[in-house]
Amino acid sequence: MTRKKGSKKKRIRLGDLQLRILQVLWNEGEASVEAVRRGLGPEEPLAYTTVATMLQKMEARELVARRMEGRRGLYRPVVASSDVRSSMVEDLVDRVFDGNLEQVVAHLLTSREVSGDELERIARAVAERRDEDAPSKPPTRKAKKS
Amino acid sequence: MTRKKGSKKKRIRLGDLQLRILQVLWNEGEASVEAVRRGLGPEEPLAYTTVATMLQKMEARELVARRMEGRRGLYRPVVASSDVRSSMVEDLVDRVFDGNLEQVVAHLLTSREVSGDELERIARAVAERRDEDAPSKPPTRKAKKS
DNA sequence: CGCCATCTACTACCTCGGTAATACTACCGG
DNA sequence: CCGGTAGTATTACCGAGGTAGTAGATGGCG
Repeated sequence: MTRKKGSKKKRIRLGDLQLRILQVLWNEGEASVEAVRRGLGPEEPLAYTTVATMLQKMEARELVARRMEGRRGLYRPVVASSDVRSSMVEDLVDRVFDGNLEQVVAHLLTSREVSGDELERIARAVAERRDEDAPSKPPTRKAKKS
Repeated sequence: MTRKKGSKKKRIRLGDLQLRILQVLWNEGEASVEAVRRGLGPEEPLAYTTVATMLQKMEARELVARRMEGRRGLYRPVVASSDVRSSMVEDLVDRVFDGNLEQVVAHLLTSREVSGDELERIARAVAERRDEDAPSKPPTRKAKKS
């Protein structure tokens, strides 16, 4: 049912458990309820049914898909980790920083422990990105995505 | 004072409305329910009581404080915007990126429209931060915190 | 063959954010 | 003095995330 999924980029907002479940699924590729449950870690394991219920809800929301193998269901992620990440990052940037990218980065850098190493890599990433953009694009204000 | 990070700040997770209310309060300093309501913007204004209720809930959670002036209550933010921002950023970084700073930045840079201008400023911010830390710290690989 | 282990389905319930109606109260202008 | 207005308090309700119990189906094995 439903529409042609594809470029419909709607914001995904996930709770803790849903996120952790997706992480397991992104790692394993496909997993049974039990496997997901174990993948969630040994600390205070959730009830089997809790995981099962959550997976059902997530299937309904089309975050994961299920394939039956015999009487056992195997779940598979439908959303890509990068999409979820983008979604949640954008959400935060908009909600908390009113879309201001640099403020976010500034915050990241000042409010958290950052090793020199990390700083290096971050600097490099920024530089790379800049080199990518700079030659072809004059520094015009806020161009729509090309 | 920058390093004064030791305080036991618990993660603050706020919904949309709560965040918007706090933003108004951070701007105005102290505001009545009506003022907050207006500060929320003219688009589809919320019912007075909605804002009042939310403020009450937020007072209960000690996100804001109330001072009575006559029979009118004036609300004031108790949490600092920087704390909320840190909180929510850290939350995201941990939840979604497993604490990996550079991945966040990388994501920020690739998944969003970033003007060359912004890129510049970001680069500068990173550089500054690096200069701040560098003198005292050898560029040895620093295992990621935690 | 019959019973237990395993799975899925269904249902319930709690908390929180959000939204608001209703009810009560105090003040102010005529 | 009295009613409207502005303010607070109380209560309700919805949806989503999360947690789990119970019921029902089924497959394996002694």
